[in-house]
Amino acid sequence: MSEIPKTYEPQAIEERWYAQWLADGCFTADPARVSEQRPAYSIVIPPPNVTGVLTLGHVLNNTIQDILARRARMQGKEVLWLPGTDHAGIATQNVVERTLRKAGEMKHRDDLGREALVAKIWEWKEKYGGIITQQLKKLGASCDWSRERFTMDAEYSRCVSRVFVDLYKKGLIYRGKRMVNWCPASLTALSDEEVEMKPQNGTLYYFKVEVPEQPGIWLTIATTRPETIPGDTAIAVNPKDPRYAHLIGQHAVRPLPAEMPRELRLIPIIGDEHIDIAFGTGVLKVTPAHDKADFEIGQRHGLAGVDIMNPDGTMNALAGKSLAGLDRFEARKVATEQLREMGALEKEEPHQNNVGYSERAQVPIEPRLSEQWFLKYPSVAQARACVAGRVGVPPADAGVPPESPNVAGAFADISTSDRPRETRGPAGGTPTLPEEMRFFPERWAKVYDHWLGGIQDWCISRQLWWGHRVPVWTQTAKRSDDSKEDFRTALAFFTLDCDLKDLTVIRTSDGQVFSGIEFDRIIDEVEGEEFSFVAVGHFSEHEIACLENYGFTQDPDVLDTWFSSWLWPFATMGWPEKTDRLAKFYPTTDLVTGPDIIFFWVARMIMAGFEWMGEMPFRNVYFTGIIRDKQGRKMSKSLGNSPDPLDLIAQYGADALRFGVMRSAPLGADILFDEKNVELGRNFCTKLWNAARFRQMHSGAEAGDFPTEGEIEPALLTSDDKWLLLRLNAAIREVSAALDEYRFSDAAAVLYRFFWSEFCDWYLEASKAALYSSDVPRKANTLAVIDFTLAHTLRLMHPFLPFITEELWHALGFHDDLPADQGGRTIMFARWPAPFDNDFYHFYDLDPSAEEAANAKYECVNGGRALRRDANIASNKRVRFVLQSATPLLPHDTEVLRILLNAEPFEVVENYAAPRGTPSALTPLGTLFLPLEGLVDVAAERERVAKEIAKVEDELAKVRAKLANPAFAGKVPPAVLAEHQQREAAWAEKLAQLTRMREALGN
RNA sequence: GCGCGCUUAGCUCAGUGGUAGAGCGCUUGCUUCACACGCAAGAAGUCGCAGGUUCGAACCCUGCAGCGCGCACCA
Repeated sequence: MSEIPKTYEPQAIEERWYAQWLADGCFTADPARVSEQRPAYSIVIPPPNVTGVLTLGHVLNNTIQDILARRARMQGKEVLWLPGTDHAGIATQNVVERTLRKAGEMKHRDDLGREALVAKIWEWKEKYGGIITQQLKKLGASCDWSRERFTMDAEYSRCVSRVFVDLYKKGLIYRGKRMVNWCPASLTALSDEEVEMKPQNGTLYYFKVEVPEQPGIWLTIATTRPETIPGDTAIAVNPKDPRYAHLIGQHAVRPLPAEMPRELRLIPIIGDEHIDIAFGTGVLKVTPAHDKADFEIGQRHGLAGVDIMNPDGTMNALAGKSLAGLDRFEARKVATEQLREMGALEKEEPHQNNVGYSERAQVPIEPRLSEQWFLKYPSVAQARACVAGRVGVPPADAGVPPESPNVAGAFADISTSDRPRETRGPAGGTPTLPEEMRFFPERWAKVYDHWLGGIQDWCISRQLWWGHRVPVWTQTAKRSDDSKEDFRTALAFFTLDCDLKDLTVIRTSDGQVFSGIEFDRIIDEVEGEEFSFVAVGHFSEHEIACLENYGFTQDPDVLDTWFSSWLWPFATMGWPEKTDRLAKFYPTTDLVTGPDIIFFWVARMIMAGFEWMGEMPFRNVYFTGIIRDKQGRKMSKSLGNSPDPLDLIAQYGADALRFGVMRSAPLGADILFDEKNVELGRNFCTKLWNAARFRQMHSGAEAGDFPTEGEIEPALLTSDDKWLLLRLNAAIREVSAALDEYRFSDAAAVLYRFFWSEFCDWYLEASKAALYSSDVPRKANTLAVIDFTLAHTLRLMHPFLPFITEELWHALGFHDDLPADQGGRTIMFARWPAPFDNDFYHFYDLDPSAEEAANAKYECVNGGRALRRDANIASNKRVRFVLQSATPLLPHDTEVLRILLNAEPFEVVENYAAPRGTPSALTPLGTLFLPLEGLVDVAAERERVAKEIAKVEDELAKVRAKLANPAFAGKVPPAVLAEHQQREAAWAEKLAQLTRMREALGN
């Protein structure tokens, strides 16, 4: 036992222990150690962006993971908590580009070029990319850093390519020219999930167009985007609309561009049932190149699309002289003005609509016709079926992916095959339902299921440079009889030279897929056609050189970041090799993440898990809440309401931050962050520290040199000791149950209540009766009980407060005599406390009557303290108390009462003739008097008693009213009836006593 | 429009049918030999509103209102 310093200084302690844990390899997971006796526990970190710095969201998320991991270790499990970072395509490229521009190293990325910029980003990553992992270490995260991964590691990148090839072979990845969400700021396509709908206060512009076939007839059209008029290729009305049906097949004169000859501005009036008769004027302008719905109308009616915008959101020449070069919003004003000038603008009215914003760049996205790579999601049916608690029935066609509604045949270069997919299951062929995955809170299962039920193909290509480049090389050749032989020869050499591996796929323009060995067949089968060769695979440098030699060029796009993140649970464990790690740690046990990435990441990981591992990736998914400030606003840099967790750690300690955040993080609710909670955590740590110091004060040679964790002698146990042990047992049960159900705030609350209120406020105070006595065996036994409790409590607290518990574990000498791997070296591997068994109960005679006896004593204390307060006696003043009790008290109990009441003396008598007006309280031990020599205020005492009588009468009336109801006695369960009768008797007895007290006080 | 969640003390929240709770804040007293980051005692609530079920409702059911979130979306 080493001496505990007077003040708790977290910083030095935290640094020292973290270094020690690392040096001892405490965080390292070894699959070889996994056995039936030592089950595996695994968790993969949601990889933070490599550019990221620690936020309170990370604190919440990673503290939870650390609690789960640390508890699992204490339960004797082999724990893998796998850390890493995400390359985060757009975010990282943006950050580095901005840095380079600030430093004057480039103005535009083209100044550097692709290779140089990517090299710069790698440099940047090597230099600054580790910040967040260092910060996680400050928090105490017990990740296995030897397994740290990055989503662009060579090994990981091979997984991404492999998966791409596999999906390509399966016909699930295709290239197509389709309407996509285009970000004019980042100059890339985005997935539907990266678009955020925001309500906008805009304007609805009404303008009129002439119908040449009906002289004098004008149609009025309502639009929010007059700047797109030059791109209109039709006017649409509902064929059921009597106002306009007769005009279908005729024409309208598009007003813009104004300088264009009138005959070139004639566009057809078409009929389409999707037109809402009630909206606006019931007439719709159709802009197939700049609106998703209009694009579909265009598809149905064979309309051309006119792209009038540049990728950056400015108008191009096709928009006309007056708009060309203008930004789209500037162009809107100009177009409106033009309409007004030509007298075509009828009115403008305020209009609220929803506009899609690029989630990252925070600018409105532009629907844009563009050629991109798309993925039809794999293993959707399994992913839907495996989550417990979802609502609704699995689709009847389980095993077959839903028909994608969006593949526009005319635009898809490569048609997709809809062959049935194999349903994976355990070997043996018996179809069994997959084990279920559980979501906490369960309601997210419904959100998840709903999304999976309506998903559309995933646009996976991005026009960026930082990321996994699409592993596709293409060569287009115009076939002719002359070149046939040449080409055959060339390909034969190519095949030979390149030694194509199984990762390679050759796909012809008609959608057929061939592997390398079938190469020759392609030529014969596509005779007479224009065709393209596509080589898909993860190629070696030699192979790439070879491909380039033969005129193949690699697709310039990179893949959506999530296209690599969705492989995280297995790509980090050595897949596709059948590694020991995968065998032992997959599926992972728990995933802890925010609900904001349920679609981006969680759902996709589940699909990927089924597709490539044949199994779900997690058994449980815990969704945290979102951290907000105390006004309920989201944390944001611009609001400045986002405290730096590292500042908080420096000020209060990591344990304090962890405990504070956990104490206020109820399952399923958002967290309103208040620094007061961290203070609460800090105060709790201080309390723990001082309680340990209190114990240690009695251990030195002067104090009698009591050894650590002495034997508890059952015969010497007092009611206080037994009460404490029973409360400890309750705490063990409650904390364990709460953690089993991911109720972290409940677990923290139980620890707080038990340690502070029950152990410190009651037990330690009462223990002074024994500790300050000269009865050595009694004192030793009390210290043994304290040690027993502290040793259990520190272990219960360790997942929440890893540093201070480790420090005190050693300072109090609890590691002595324990095997090195069970707490001897570190509390990290000390056994998680189990509730007491029957033998323990019997040996220490822990029947409930012991608890009742202690409670009676504590109620007596409460009564006495209230008397002191009412009599205005300062709490440091010792006063005489007299307890009138029919049965004598044990000397120990008398002493405890004396100490807790700060009484001197504390007398117990059978009959006490109290002077009239002496304040008294009814307690389970008898009537407690506070004799106030000469200071008695009879009137005050009378008032006090009267107040209490009123309260008791009220309670008595309530319970009597219930019992008086004839229906009550007739229908209520006997136990409830008995309980009410007992209650009535108790209140009646109390009332009788109080009434006697009042009579004694006179009037 | 569809779906989900929330509404309990000044604030943040527990409380699954039987005597309304915690932390913070507030009031009062106390530097009493572990701890003032502390100890002790208090004040403070028509449990969102209206119906219903029940002997009994903060709790179950229905409706309404307010707040928040997700999905979809008509120019």
